[in-house]
Amino acid sequence: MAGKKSFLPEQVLDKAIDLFWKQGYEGTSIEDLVQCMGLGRGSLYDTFGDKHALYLAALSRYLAKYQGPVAELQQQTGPLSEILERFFHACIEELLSDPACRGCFLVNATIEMASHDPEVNTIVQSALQEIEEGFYRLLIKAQVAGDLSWTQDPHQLAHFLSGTLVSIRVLARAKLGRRVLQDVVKTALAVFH
Amino acid sequence: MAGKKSFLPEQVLDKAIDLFWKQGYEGTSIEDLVQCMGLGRGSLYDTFGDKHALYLAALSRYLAKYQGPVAELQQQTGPLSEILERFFHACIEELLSDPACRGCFLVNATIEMASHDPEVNTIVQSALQEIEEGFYRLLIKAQVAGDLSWTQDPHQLAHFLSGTLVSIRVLARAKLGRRVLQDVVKTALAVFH
DNA sequence: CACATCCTTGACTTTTCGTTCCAGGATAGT
DNA sequence: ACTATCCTGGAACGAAAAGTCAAGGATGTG
Repeated sequence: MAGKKSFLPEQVLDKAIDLFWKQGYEGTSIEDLVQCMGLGRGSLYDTFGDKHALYLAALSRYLAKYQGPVAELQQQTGPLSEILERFFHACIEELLSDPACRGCFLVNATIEMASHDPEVNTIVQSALQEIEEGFYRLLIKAQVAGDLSWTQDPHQLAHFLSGTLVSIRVLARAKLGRRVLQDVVKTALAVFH
Repeated sequence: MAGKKSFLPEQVLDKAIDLFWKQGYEGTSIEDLVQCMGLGRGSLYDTFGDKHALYLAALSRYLAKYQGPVAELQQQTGPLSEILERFFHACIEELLSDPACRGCFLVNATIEMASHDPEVNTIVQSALQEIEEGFYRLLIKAQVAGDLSWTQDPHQLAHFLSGTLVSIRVLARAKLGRRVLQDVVKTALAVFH
C-alpha cells in the first residue's frame, strides 16, 4: 500500500478545491476532505500540513487554474465590446454549467475568510488586484487601438468590470437564472457601446 | 435574578445579528453568542430555539431593519439619476463607516448558506426579489415621469442595479477603498444619464 | 406571607472537530 | 534478498462544539 506516494498531490488538491469551493472553510471537516480526497489522515497532514494550509493551497491553485482567462484577456483580438461580451458570456456559461452553483471560490473566500484571516486576505487582495489589472490593460490597449475614448478613465472602468464580474458570481451562487446574469452583463457592457 | 425576562428578545437579537453578520454561521459558536448577547445558554435556547433558528431570526430581522431603504426608494422625488446617486452614495457611506467591514449580511448569508440550506435560500430569494422589485417600481415610475426611455427594459435595469448593489457590498467586505466602490457606482449610473 | 410560576445560571452529556501517532506494509538502492 | 526508508490507514487523544437539564431564585397573585 505504500512506499512512494500513491496519489498526485495536485490531483487530490483539486478534490479539496471542489469541497472548499462548495462548502467553505468552516463548513468542510477533515473527515469530509479525507473521504473526498481518498487518502488517509496521515497522508493529508504529511502532504499539506494542517487544514488551514490546505485551504490556502486550494485557493491558490484555484486562482492559478481559473484566473487564466482574465490574464489572457489582453491577447484577444477584435473590438473591445466583443472581447468583453465573449469573456462575460463564457463566465456566465461556466457559472450556470455548475449544477452545485458553487459560484466563485475567490468570492466565497472573500466573504467567509478575508475579513478575519490575514493570509487569505493577502491572497484575495492580490487576486482582485490581478483581475483589475487584467481589465485595465485591456482597456489601455483598446484606447490605443481607438476602440475606447481617451476621456474614459481605464481604472474606473476596470473597477466597474471587476464589480460586474463579482456580482454575477454571487448571483450565480444564489441560484438565480441565466436571465438575471445576462441582464447584468448586457447592461454593464452597454457602457462600452 | 429571574421571574420575568430580564432582556428584550429584539435587543439581544440585534447582538446576534452583529456576530453572525461579522463571522457567519459556522464561524460563530453558541459560546460566542452567549457572551455577546449577555444571557445564559438556557435562556438562549428557550427564547430562540436552536442555533439555526436563531440564525434565521437574525437574518430576517436584519432584512427588516436594513432592507427599508430599498422599499422607500419609490417614494423619493426628483430625477431618477439623482435618486439612484443618493441611494448608492448612502450605501457606500454605510459600508465604509463599518470598521469591521462586515459588508452585507444578506450577501454573506447567500454565499455561506443559501446553496445548501433551503430555509436560508428561501429567505435570500425573497429578499433579492424584493430588492429587484424596489428598483423595478422606481424605474417604472421614472418611465411614467418621462425620466427614463420606454425603450429600456425595467426588469433588465433592475437586475443590473441589484447586481451593482451586490458587488459594492462584496467589495466593501474585501476591504477595498472608497475609490473602488465609487468607481463601480459612478460607471453603473452612467447608464442612466 | 406563602405558593406557584417562570426565568436564569452553569455544570453536564454527547457529538464532532482537528490533530497526532503508531503499527503495518510497499518501495528502492545495494 | 535485505534493509533502511517512507507512505498508508485508522485508532486514539484533547479540545471545543451543540444542546440538555436541574437547582436556585425572583416575581406576582391570593
